[in-house]
Amino acid sequence: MRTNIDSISKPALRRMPHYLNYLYEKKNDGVTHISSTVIAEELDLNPVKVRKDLARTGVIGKPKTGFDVDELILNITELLGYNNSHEAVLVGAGQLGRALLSYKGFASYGLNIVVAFDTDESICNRKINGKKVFHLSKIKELVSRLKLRIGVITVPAKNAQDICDLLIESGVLAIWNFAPAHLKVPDNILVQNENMAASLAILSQHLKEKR
Amino acid sequence: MRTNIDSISKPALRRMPHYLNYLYEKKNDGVTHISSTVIAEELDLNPVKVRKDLARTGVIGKPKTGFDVDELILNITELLGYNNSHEAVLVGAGQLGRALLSYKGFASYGLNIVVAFDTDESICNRKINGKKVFHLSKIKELVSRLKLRIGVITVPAKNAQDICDLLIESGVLAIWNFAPAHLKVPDNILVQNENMAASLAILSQHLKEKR
DNA sequence: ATGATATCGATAACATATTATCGATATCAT
DNA sequence: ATGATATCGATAATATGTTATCGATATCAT
Repeated sequence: MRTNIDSISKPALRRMPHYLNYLYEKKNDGVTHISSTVIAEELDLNPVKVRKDLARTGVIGKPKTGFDVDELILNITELLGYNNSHEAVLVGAGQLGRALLSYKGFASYGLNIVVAFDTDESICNRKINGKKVFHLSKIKELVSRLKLRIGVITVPAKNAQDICDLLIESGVLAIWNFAPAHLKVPDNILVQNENMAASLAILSQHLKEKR
Repeated sequence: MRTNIDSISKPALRRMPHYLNYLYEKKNDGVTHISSTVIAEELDLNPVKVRKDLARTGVIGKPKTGFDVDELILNITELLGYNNSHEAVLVGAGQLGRALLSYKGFASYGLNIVVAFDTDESICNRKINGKKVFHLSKIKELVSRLKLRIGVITVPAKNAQDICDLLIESGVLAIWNFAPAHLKVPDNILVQNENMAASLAILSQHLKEKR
């Protein structure tokens, strides 16, 4: 793992959207300045951790007053790349795929799924939430022409690797994988697994401990 | 954090479903024994880490032969609680909620969403994938009667906290939260956030580094 | 003005998770 | 049988992430 001077740890990065949500709420309530102590308390985090995370955004806080809310929002948004929107392709327009296609919320996260693919003819050539579903055979041509860099996989596990390979061939650099399968990819490609089974494992463990 | 003798670290726990998937694949290919080295290589993990994780399942491997695949599958399944199925309630039968209701895969993870709630009258009293959708007003009565312990939240962020409180009042002990909101809960309740924004943050960061 | 206090940012201590090392053992080939 | 090798399990070293401590500073009340 390359240790970049500018790199931020994954845990910290994952916390950023939390902060952002929270800050938007606060801004909505008319709050203009907020201290790490308060944030920590309300988000169940350690205040020092919050300060470290916020320091990473480049915003500097003032003793006794805290951090400027607007400034934090601005910088975190920038840090997370929510400004420069990424266009993405989705493969697998089943239940989950359609749900993701229909979700309007991604826009504010800088993600814009612009096109989808499926092998099922009965789904193809329709529009879902304004996004057209094409037959899988067209994927390479379209994705490379549109220069899409993010691929979302919502196909059954057994097809996931093939789709993954196809996406990479088409020029995709980062893959958001919802299939319960391990994907083999070259070093320069990132796979982010949306790991529902893993989350369930933790839930289940908790219940086991309660009993 | 209580350090139980029997406790397993969260990262390790999250890897377990991965192993399980992988082992099922291998079993399907007719493999009966497998070494930590091979697993590590194919799943891009460190072999020592794999050994540690597998040790945690209670299975003991044999030098030169590796671990018994069936035994691993059995023990991991047990560890993850996939045998004793948990019944769950879902609140918010929008796009995402319906997708989760329709997903057959949860059964094999020991999760069974048995009932759903929504405030939208036009959705209520219908069945989705055999699961009935009731009006939210019925939630307390039904959930406590059915003794459901897991709640799945798929409502808009602004309603999430209220729903969360309702679920806890109804006896739910663990919450799987898909809403982009921070939920305040008592100490004994677990919230597992399915954090799409966080995943996107990591994707986006990767693309930024590529540029 | 002055002192009390909330808060910051930096550094140090600690905890947890990952990776490296190494002796022991089961299998295989000779 | 014997030696070579793959693999295990245990322990040690390292890396990463979190939490505690502390001096410095801006604001507020007197």
